[in-house]
Amino acid sequence: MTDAEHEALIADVFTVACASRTVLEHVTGRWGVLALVALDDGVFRFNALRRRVQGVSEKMLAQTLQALERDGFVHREARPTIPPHVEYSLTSAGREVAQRLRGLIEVLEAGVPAVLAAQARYDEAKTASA
Amino acid sequence: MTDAEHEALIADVFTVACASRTVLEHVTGRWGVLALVALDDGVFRFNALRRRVQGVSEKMLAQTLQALERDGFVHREARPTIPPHVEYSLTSAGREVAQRLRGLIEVLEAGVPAVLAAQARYDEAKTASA
DNA sequence: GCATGTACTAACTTTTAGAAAGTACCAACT
DNA sequence: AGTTGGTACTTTCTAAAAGTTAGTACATGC
Repeated sequence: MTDAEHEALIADVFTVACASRTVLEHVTGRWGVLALVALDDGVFRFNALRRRVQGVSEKMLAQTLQALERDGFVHREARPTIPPHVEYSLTSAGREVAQRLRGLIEVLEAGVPAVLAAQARYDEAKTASA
Repeated sequence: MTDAEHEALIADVFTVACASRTVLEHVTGRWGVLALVALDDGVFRFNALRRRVQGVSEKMLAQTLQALERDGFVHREARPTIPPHVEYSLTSAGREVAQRLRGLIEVLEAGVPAVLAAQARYDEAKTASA
């Protein structure tokens, strides 16, 4: 085992070269969160998922799904038909993570009015002092 | 109320222009997560936080903290002394979010060995087929 | 036969993140 | 007296990431 490999096993997100940080970035990345939470609702095909996660480009969705599949959170099942038919779903690890993300999002969505109010206060204080 | 403002109040992260998505990006952004979880351990000064969150640049930490302060998750207390003395801490809203993030990170850190194994399997399957 | 849908990939452009240096001031050391 | 170091940032510039657009290789419906 090399030093780098050994370092990677000490799971501490605050450490620069830790593997957990890479995983965290895949999971909490802009599209990672949305893809995982969307897939928590069931099995989706590529374009159905793209319609669900509004605003994601084809490139980014493909990239995000590939990273999550490689990390073992997403299962990709392709039928070699023409036109291609690919189904994406969550693995058990993916479901565990997705449920935590869903909880986070619920808290955040409930807090949106408070955030909007906080932003208004902050901006007003800024413009008043400037 | 404009249409855009009304849209922003319908809290649904899957919608493009939703305010909750902006908040989600601040909270789950690369440095947002780490800053919030670090601050969940107590009060930190700017450079202490920077040492804690390894790899963050001064610019990004300042930017991240400003966004989180504006959203009402972080409290900034500055004493107008020279040299400047600024203390960052979490608000109650920030603590709620930070605790959920901490839970997520614990799951992710525990899953690191499984992720590494999944990545190895994925890469092997790829190189075998290529 | 031409548009549409499938699941992508590749090239190109724009946006964002990161690295490095600057700011303004003081305290201690040389 | 001048250099070094520390505070909390901001500014500038470059490198990396994200987004946009077009292309692939078919098949089905109009």
